[in-house]
Amino acid sequence: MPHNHEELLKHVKADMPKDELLQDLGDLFKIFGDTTRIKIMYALHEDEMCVCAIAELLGMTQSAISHQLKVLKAANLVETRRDGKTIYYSLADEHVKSIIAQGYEHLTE
Amino acid sequence: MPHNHEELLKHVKADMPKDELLQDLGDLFKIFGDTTRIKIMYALHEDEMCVCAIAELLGMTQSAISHQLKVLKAANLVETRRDGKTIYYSLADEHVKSIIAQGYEHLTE
DNA sequence: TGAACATATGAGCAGGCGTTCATATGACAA
DNA sequence: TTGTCATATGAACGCCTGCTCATATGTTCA
Repeated sequence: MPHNHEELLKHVKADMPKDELLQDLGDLFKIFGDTTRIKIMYALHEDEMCVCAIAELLGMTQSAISHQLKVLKAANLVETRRDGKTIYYSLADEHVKSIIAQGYEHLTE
Repeated sequence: MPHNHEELLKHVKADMPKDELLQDLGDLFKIFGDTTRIKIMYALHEDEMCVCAIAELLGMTQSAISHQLKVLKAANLVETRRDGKTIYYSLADEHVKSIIAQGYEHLTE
């Protein structure tokens, strides 16, 4: 017979968060899973920046950057401030920094 | 004229990690960006588990789980131990836990 | 060795995602 | 209001990725 893990499964299952939360976690990290967005977040690490500055920094279209910023904002990872025609983006909280920092450590050890 | 950010860009550019590292960071988080893999890592949070136990826990094919474990292992996120026919998987380091924990906090605040 | 079990692997397909292109919205200045 | 600049949005296309199915590898026991 195939082997048995009833007890273990019962135990682990009890401690698993709900599917919805796990799905949300996956969706959150999916946002970190793109080089362009990582670069944007890294760029905002120290200072707020306007859209066209980010586009110039990354050598990409304003449109592409704007689309990505929308994704980041929808996930509450960045926030905005308007000054005249210009909209400045900055990181919304410290989790962004610490998540990236943890990833960085994992890679460089 | 379009507006100017020479100084800012020079400054930010100087502090940006190399493209290769940023790419690796993206690739790493891409691995966290899938519900199945998140579930696997969460399951291994407390205890090592064999492949078929994980498959049973998640209600998925042994094949699918095995493919995902290969991805996780290639990224040094999990490690293995053999005992007879069975191979037990466990988390490879603490970064996995802290990355997930940071994501969790971001979602639940 | 041969059978049974645990896990790994390869090919193929469907859905998701990031970019581009064209265009729209919104704000300021004249 | 009209023109210009900064940003946002929608549609479409190509690529990537995760699952499935079939099969292979590897281990134990009789």
